[in-house]
Amino acid sequence: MAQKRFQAPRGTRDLLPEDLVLIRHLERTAHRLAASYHYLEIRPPLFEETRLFQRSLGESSDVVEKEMFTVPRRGRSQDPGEAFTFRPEGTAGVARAYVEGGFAARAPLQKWYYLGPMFRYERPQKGRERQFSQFGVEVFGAAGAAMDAEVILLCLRFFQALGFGEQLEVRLNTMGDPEDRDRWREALKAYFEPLLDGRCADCRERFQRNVFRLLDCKVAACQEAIAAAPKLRPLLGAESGRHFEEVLAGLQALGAKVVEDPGIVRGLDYYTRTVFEVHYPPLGARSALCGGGRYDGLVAEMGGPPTPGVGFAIGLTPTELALKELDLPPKADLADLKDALKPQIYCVALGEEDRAETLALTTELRDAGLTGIELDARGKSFKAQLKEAGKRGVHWACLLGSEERASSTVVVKDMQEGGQEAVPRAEISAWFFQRQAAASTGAALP
RNA sequence: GUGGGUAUAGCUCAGUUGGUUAGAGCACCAGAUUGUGGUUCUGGGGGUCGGGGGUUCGAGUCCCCUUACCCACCCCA
Repeated sequence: MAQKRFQAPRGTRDLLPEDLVLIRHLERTAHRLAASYHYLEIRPPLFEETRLFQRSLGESSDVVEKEMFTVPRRGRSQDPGEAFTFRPEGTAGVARAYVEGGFAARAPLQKWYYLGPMFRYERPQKGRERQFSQFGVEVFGAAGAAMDAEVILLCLRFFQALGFGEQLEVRLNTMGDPEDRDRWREALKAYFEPLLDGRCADCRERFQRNVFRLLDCKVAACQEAIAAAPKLRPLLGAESGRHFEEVLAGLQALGAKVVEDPGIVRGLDYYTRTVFEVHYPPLGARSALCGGGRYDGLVAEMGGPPTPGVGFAIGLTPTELALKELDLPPKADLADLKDALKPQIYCVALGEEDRAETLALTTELRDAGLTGIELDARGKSFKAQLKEAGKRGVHWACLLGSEERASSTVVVKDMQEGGQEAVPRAEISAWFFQRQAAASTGAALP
């Protein structure tokens, strides 16, 4: 490049019309499913006070420590907590909205979902971007295991609706209540401390930052030590132990494939009790499609009354990649969105003197409520207009010349079948309505 | 933050042991006699070979630096 050209910032990408076929299908699947479970949409701002994330995700979490997109506030101190940060995840903002809106007092049970962009300043790689979208769900005010199961099932159904098959599985674990967790953390620290010399560099680092994550190390030499590490289950309080069993039983009763996985340790501080991921093993290394769990202390942490919560977040990009890899969803599911990329009707002017009338015809069809109506925008010749229509895959071309004007008709040419017929000018909209309705085009509108 | 890979037209790529005005396919634009597309044919626009420095009579082709992107690790959606 001779001149340095502009380019999309690292870790971002342009979602072009073609890309949006699949993405919009993901989005509408999310909306439909949420409606079916009666979760209502919420749209918090894309940025929040930095301290909100520091508080909820935990100061020592990777996200807060090195992945936040933060902008200083004008005229404020340099204190980082005073700044704004583009949301790195959805739960904190939604929980803040719950507290700020006073829902705990007036309508404590709220089932919400959101769909939109998140931002993390990290090194991009396949399926990981600095701006990415998530579909997430948060339920406040329901403490019972039944709600954990409902949320997890909803997550599962989302992937099933997209065509993922039998191999979908839920990996379930519990982090216990805060007291359980504290006891476990101490036990792990005490256990690993004398063994640190034999651990990999990453594990020594994890020991300092977050012992729990040491349990998920893949290095062979660490595996044995991990296998013998203290387990949470014996330390679990009676209540949280029973809760875990109930979630497990509840999911199994609904026919979900669930495996217990002690390696599931979420990186954010706010999780309590249930933590889970949804995996699709055929995807290999990137089989994790969704992560979530219970966060009973979060609302209180934010200054609201003690209120239980549970939710999940699904990354749309990994899902998108997985769908492409698996050649899903079924083509028929995308047909309407794909069709919408092509004009349905292309109005063609025979000569220069026919352009005004062609524009009038185009406008009439558009005003009538038909979709996908186009005409030449570049002063092309008659032949070139037809060529253009053919190239763009239009269904019908409306030909308008002196003969048609004289007889008040329009020649409608079927660009796919090849035939053509003269339709009275006055009946043209109705003529198309009959056929478009039959083809049920326009269903792709948002 | 760590490690590795790549960088030639809008896209996918050729460019021989360094040597005349850097090529192809696709895409794009315009034509092939007066009112009809998708095939075919002809012509056309478009790259100073990511950027900078060096070696050389001469570098897209060798060396160094740099930037961007990609992949993996960490972590995560």
